[in-house]
Amino acid sequence: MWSPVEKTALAEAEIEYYDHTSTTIWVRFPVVTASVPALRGASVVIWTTTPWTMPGNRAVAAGPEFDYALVHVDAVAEGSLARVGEKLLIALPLLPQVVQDTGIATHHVEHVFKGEALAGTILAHPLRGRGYEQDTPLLLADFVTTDAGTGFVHIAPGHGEDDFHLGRANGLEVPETVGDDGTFNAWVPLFAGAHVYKAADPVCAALTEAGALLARGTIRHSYPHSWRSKKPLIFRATPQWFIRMDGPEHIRQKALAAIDATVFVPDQGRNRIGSMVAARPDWCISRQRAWGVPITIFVEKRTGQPLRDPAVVARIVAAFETEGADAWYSSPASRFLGPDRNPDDYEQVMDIVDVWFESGSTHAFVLEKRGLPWPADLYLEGSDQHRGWFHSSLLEAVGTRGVAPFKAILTHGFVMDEQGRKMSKSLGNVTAPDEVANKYGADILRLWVMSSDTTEDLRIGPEILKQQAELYRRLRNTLRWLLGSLDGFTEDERVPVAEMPELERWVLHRLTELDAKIRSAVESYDWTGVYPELHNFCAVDLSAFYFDVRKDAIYCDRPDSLRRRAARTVLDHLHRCLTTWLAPVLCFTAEEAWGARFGDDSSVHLELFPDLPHDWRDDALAAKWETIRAIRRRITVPIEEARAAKTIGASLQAAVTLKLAPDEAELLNAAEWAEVAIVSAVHPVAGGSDDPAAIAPAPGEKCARCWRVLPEVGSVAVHPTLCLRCADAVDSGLVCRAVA
RNA sequence: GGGCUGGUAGCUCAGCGCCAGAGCACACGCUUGAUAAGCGUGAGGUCGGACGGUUCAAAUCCUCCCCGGCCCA
Repeated sequence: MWSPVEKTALAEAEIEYYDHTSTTIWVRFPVVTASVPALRGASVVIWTTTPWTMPGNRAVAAGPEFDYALVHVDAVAEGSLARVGEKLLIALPLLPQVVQDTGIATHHVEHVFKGEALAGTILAHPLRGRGYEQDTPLLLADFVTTDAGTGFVHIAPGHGEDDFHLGRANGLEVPETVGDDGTFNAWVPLFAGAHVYKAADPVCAALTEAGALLARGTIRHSYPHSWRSKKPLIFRATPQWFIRMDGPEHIRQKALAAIDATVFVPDQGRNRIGSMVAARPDWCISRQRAWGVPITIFVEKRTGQPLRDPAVVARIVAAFETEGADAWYSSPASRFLGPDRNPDDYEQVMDIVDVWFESGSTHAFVLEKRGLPWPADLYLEGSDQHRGWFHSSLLEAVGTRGVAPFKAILTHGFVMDEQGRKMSKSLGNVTAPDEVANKYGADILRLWVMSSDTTEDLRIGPEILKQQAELYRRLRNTLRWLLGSLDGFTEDERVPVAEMPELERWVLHRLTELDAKIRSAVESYDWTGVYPELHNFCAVDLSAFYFDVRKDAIYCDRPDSLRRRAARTVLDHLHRCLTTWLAPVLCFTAEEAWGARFGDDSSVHLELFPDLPHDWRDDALAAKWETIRAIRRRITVPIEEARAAKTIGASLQAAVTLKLAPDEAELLNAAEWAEVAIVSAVHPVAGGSDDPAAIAPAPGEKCARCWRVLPEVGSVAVHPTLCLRCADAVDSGLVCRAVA
């Protein structure tokens, strides 16, 4: 679309639609050569809302499937421009409306033809004899409709996209009837110098004089306007610069091969950009704007060919490097053409380059000039850039270097509201990032991203953010408990893996599984589900199981006990892994948790992900502990029933009779089952693998220190409220005691 | 209108031919030595719609429709 006011082409985004009143005309195109004899002496009737496009007419189009009526006019209303006795061709479905609009009082249909039967008919331009002598072929086109008009579309190849393509397909010329300012060019017969906005009257006058005008009216319809001047636009074909896709350079073919060689995250991107490249037309890289990067071409006036002279190019480059691209406008052409060429022989192109062309050139100066490897490892953007940056970068790199400028492309979706709808002020569903950061903190915002499937559209809103805040709390509390339980931990306390209890080795195994997931995500760029899994690990494996089980050892064992030291060694590994793994997302939280142990002079953001020893991995152990946790549920469920029956309260008040199938009997001993189930006693007995455990109140007294209910409590005389383990711990002198 | 793409519990997501899953939220209970915390148990879905097709078997494959998204027209 072209704005005669600003004298520039406009992009789709710069067009606004308003109601506009246009002059409509019905025009006769006399048949010169008929495809069927009955058409002799008849006229084809077209209807258009743009009378000013008549000088640019070069064809008339009909729909191949429609029925067209050859109408004999028998009588006309007063003032009608129709003539009694004339024969007109009009689409049958539209005939009643056309008859009414043109004031034909009575008529009869002599013949009905299929549109395809009309092909080959040659018409005369309505202004033949007045400078419009060319033939007007009647062509068939799928875009013709019978929604309005006459069923015949007047084709001006310079003033409509369908018109242009139909014209090209049929070898029609594309006359440039209208100039930049919206006036007819000097060569245009009858109308030279007239402005297209004021052309309706002269065009109608000329048509009337020629006897071609059948009727005239007005229509109010939605019409494109410039966003800046609010003035109506016109469709105008103008010469442009293109990069051809299928020339000897084989850009399309090479681009498709480059797409095959690229990694796409997600892989659907390959499909998307692939089908675009396969179907796209030649790339129009020129724009007519007052401001922008110039297309630095001189066209030789004599031949119409672009000048290809390395010396000229070198002068242009030298000028631009020191003065910038404005040198193109501020310097005389002779500066670039050099002493051997006459500036009068050349036309300097003043078009600017499409901004997408500029975006596509980034790889050329961002990578090599900074000593970075080419091609880039990754291009990352929203999915809209399949047609934007990815696309232009691909075509330019393929054109200049034969391959894509990237090894991989990662795309993410768009951020929607909680219903998956686009955010808009009018809907009031906008969530702004800075508001999230202010209310919840930037860590939450990042956590939300990592909890979402970024390959698709993301959703955000109050409820979703609230949930993220909950997830965050669990992560933060996990770190906080680790820090408290690791207080005073030193290297002397560390226990080698081989000496650790199975439970500790199981945790280390779990770390190797998570480590593998994270390293895989780093390699593949696919982080979907990684942080939810970390959260799951913290909530289910650590908080609800490992931490809960080991609180007894951490809080109550002698500090020099192997069990407690092993647990604290594992907590140390957990702290290092979790802080570094969380650091890219929970930047502030992870840094805080790191600094709490290693001082504020250090930073988790300077750490690498820990390298975990291969021998931590133990799949057999993992399987065994999966089984143990399943059996554990045979205890927790009946405990809940005992609670409901008021038999017990806390699980440590329970003594459990656990029925184990033969293959389950060797998994753990009685003390270990009690430890894992966090009860005071477990009595394993033979049974089936579906049998729930029996729950009874544990006999004995509650140890004041560890809360286990044991018969032995009170058996050490100096510690009447303690169990044996706690009495020993206190007597060891290694634990804190209240100051007397 | 076209290309690409999605629609599974309140929420975020897994499953992608063979008994509907996880975490969170929710309910109830326990705990009070992670406490603006912790533990346990439970309820919750006709997998967008089609008394549509293929199959011994479909959330999973095919067709049509509805709703949403990005890019074009």
